[in-house]
Amino acid sequence: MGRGRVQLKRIENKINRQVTFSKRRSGLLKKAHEISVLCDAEVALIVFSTKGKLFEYSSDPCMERILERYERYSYTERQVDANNDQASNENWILEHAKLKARVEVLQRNQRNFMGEDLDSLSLKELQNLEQQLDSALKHIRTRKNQLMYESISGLQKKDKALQEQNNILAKKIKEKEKALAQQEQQRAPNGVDVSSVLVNQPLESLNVGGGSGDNEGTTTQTRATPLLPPWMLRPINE
Amino acid sequence: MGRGRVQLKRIENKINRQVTFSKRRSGLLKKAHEISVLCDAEVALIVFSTKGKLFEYSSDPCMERILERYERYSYTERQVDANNDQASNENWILEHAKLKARVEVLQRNQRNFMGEDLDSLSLKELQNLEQQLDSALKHIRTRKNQLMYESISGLQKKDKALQEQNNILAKKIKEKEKALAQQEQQRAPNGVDVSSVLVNQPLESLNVGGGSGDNEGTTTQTRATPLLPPWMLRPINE
DNA sequence: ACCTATTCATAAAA
DNA sequence: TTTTTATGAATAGGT
Repeated sequence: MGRGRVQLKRIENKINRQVTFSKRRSGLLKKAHEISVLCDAEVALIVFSTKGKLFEYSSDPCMERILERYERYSYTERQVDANNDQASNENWILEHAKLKARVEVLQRNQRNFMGEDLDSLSLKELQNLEQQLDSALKHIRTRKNQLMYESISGLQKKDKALQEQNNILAKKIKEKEKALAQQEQQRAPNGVDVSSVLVNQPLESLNVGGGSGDNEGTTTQTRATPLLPPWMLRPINE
Repeated sequence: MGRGRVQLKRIENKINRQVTFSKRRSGLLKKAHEISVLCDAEVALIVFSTKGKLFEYSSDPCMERILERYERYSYTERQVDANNDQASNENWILEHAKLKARVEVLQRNQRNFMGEDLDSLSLKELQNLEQQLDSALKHIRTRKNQLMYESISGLQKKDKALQEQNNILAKKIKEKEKALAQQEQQRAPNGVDVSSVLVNQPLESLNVGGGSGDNEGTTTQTRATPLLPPWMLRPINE
């Protein structure tokens, strides 16, 4: 080619390399085009320069078509991958459908458990459902009563402790009153009577505060009296 | 090129075309390799012959790398597609997770409805559940009783119809007996008595056959007597 | 597949 | 970059 032979190695001179690239690139594209026309071949040529610029030739109006043909032709490996992907996808679709079906069954069950949509059930299914709910109710009431009993005995304990504390406090107050009375008898009388305030405060807090959480509805029934409320008298497993 | 110029058009002579293809193809591959080495470029060359045979050159050990670089470089369109795919995939994953969560909630509910796993419920939740089940049981029993009543009245109707039929048949048989007796009195006596067979058959089938499906347990109670069974005497909405 | 006359491609210089 | 020019490379057609 031209003046002097050329060794097949990277051209170190940057300018020369760039010039050669430009010339040879156009030559290559031209020859690619020629062979595609002369020999009725399908050609795809992609060239990236050192700097990353793209040059391409495609005998087809659409380069992708040729590249896809290439993929199809050369890499069975890729096809296998694609197949696996597809398979796992399909498995997923299947699992998704299963989940959906499961949700529907569960929803239907739930409605039945709530006494809805009963028209589609047969007599036998209704009987089973009734039995199931009956037994469930027993469990639930047992558990409820257990919780309530625990709550009550807790409250009773606290009640007792507070009453004792109350008594102690009352005693102390009486003693203080005595001491004060004695002092006042010794000196001049002093206008403020503290005793009523001190006695009333702890008595109030005994029934209002001190609850530990989930006691709605029960606190009103468990006053200071250490008696069981009327609903505790029913048999536990009614 | 060689002896005589060449027009840039498809070579019609098959042999010539094949030869030219072979020569130019190797030339093209060679030049592709040269430019990649001399100019430090990345080159991908794909050639399909007319017959569909593939020839390729890649400056990289892996052709796919260059093709991927090409896809990245040239087609943003594809990237958008890929992004969409990924997005829809992620949506799918999300929906899948939601479905799974829903299944778990429903399963937990179902267990609660069956009186299981009650330890995690608060007193208030237990009360709600109890109320729910109580009301559900009422609905279920109402529906069950309705079904049973329908079944019973249906059976009673059938019962009545069959008994009437029976009576009619019995009458007919009596008439036949009379006729036979008269004939036998006129001629010689004949040994076989058909009447008992004819009378017993329809009476048997009255209680055994004729049922229309879901009547287990009730058929035994609804014999031929048109009385209500004992469990019908309880209030409907117990 | 090889030969060879010719045309082409292109390195170096401008 | 493109053009010019001198030269080697590519190759059409024949063998």
